[in-house]
Amino acid sequence: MNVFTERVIRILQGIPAGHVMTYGQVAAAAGSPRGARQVVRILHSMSEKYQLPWHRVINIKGEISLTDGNQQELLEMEGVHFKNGKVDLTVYRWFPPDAEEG
DNA sequence: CGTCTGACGTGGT
DNA sequence: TACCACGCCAGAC
Repeated sequence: MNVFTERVIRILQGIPAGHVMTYGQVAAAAGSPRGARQVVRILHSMSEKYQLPWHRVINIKGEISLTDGNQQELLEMEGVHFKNGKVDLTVYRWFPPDAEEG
């Protein structure tokens, strides 16, 4: 397990219901500003194992790339409202504290 | 080792 | 604002 991976997991677990983060934002917060793709990989691999809130991670445009699941539905029932298929990141984006302890 | 891929992000038009 | 091309990085074959 890499430090980056552990940090990503911690950060994801720190996203409260009703908020979202972007892939790049999570990566940057974990120490790899260009690691958005790695965050994707982690979600693919670890989301079930570590029970990560994968549905609270979206792209920087506020859109959901998945059409395969009910990500939008999950967010909406947490209180994240969609406008024209997009989330207003200026409202719902979550900024993790500097240190996610755990 | 080389090539292709992907739940992304940024800059130019 | 919408669309295209490129860069990025690790994993799979």
